[in-house]
Amino acid sequence: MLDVLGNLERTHSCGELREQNVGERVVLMGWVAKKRDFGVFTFIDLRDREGMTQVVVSSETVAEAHAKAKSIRGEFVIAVKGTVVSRAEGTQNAKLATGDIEVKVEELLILNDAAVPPFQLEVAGSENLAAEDTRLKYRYLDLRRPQLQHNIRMRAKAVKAIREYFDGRGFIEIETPILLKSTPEGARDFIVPSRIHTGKFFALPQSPQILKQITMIAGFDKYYQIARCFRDEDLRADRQPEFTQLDMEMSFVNREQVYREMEGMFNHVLKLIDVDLPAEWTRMTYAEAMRRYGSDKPDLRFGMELKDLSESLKGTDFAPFADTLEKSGEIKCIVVKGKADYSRKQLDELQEFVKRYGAGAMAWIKIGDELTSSLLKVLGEAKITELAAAAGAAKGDAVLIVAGKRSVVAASLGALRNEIARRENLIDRSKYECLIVTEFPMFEHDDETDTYIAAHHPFTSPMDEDLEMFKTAVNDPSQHNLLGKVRAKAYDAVINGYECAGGSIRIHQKDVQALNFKALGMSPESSRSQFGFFLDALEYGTPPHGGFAAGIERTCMILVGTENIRDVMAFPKTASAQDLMMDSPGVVDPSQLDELGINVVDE
RNA sequence: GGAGCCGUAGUUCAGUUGGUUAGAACGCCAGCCUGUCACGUUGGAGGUCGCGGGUUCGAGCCCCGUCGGCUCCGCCA
Repeated sequence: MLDVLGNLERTHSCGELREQNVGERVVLMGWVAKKRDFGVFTFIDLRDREGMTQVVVSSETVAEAHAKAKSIRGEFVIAVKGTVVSRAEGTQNAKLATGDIEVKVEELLILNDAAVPPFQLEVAGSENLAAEDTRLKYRYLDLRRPQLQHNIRMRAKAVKAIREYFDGRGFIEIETPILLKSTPEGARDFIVPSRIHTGKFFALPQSPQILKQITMIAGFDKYYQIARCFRDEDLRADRQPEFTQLDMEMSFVNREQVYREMEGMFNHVLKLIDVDLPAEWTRMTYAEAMRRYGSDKPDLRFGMELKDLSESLKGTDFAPFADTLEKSGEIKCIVVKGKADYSRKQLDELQEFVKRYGAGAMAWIKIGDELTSSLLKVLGEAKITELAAAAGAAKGDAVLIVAGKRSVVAASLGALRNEIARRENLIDRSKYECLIVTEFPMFEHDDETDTYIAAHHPFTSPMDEDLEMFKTAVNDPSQHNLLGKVRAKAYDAVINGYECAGGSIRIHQKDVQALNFKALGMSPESSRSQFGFFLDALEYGTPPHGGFAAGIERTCMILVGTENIRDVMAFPKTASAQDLMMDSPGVVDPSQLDELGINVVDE
């Protein structure tokens, strides 16, 4: 028989009692984390969100409570009334914040029993943790673990800090609709059928992009929102179909003014974990980031920059390299310090790794006691020595070389750089390295359709310096591929190799916007049918404006030091976009479909 | 859409060349135990080896398919 709570009130949490509370009569409530039964007395570790306290029930002093304690098990919900007592010398527990005291129980109430948990919440190491699918099915149990409690609370603090920051800077929080209209660009939309307008659909926002620009046109000057976003694309370790963004926009500003807000916001948030970021972050152009790191979001916590070997290999008759150079590709490398002892097997693994990014092969040079290289036979020892010198490698180092299309070389060596840093433990986990990557390209070439698509989104402003080139590229068909050279006023904030925020200065003049739609191959008619309301809005006095959006989850991942986005979301989905606890998505009642005029066709 | 790794007791794992009764630890159940905090101790219960098919005298192990989890590529303006 369970006890009733009645009028009993907690006096303290399970994490706060200390030596100075000794002698106080207290009431604690929580979950039984562990029970240790010694026959005549029983220890219980009582847990709540604030921590753990040991309570003792003795059969000699409180026979009734002790009898009840016999029947409890892990995750039972209990209340104890008792006195805080100091623990005898030698019986304190240094691992517990409350370990100098314990509560001597006078009365014990079993507020609820609990089934035996499907997995153990308290395990020695993370490697003994139950498989993630089991924990996702019983998410409410997994969330009881102190680590996840901490993560979710850190997320709440981060969101609060963000609101503090923007509120303090005069920004106005404005909510935008979740039900809006599908637009064809970008990610796949999640769509929602309309009952009232049978056959028509709303779309969930991929981001509030257009609406936040309209808040600028509407004269709010500084807008922000903690906005839920939805993208029906495949998941990754750092990507979920629904996620949360800090979305902000401001009027009458240049790029530097937006950078200041990005810096200011992240600097404020990182204080939560006592990290002081520089007031002004490093700026690096996209071109430089790609050249030096092979990535538009380089992790600057370690070096190992990419080195170009193309110059040294000019005129080589080794066919793969000669072909690459002829097709204006690149031959680049990274130097791995002290890894001349890489085994053949390890090098093969690394080659397999870069092949995932489209590299045809990975050549290597090892400067051990002897100079060895996969290229020794084809290039000769003199050339290999020259290459090693050009790469800046010293005795004891390994040089890993990839040749091919520029984009492939960057992707594969950029990824290899991160992979080696991870494998060789080159990353100082106490470091936080941030930068702003600037001047992203305006367009990306789509090889499949041989067209240019917006690299950021179709409302991004080109760089003033590139405006003439942009006009030429759009208006002169023979100059069309100049589009690939046009730079945008687009930027990303990068912390520790994670893209934490991105944004741009927007186009505020309708003729430039029209030019951009034309560049993207959209006729005036199709742009009007998709964005007509927005083009109308641009007609009525749009201020220059720009902003950014920051990933809340990615920011929280940095705050709690995890590489798994599910660790910072209360109710995440699996890699196949299912919720194992609710078992969603699920089928709906046929009557619901009838009402919406929807037929489900079997595959 | 593609690739890799994984799937054995409630949980984490082991399981030899394919061999007869599938093990360990934790958890669970029943005892014992006056200072534990990974308590100790005695005993016990607990298995559709993800699922389906195949090869074989015989399959946890080999083969094919399939489902699920994780990670990556494509995708994510």
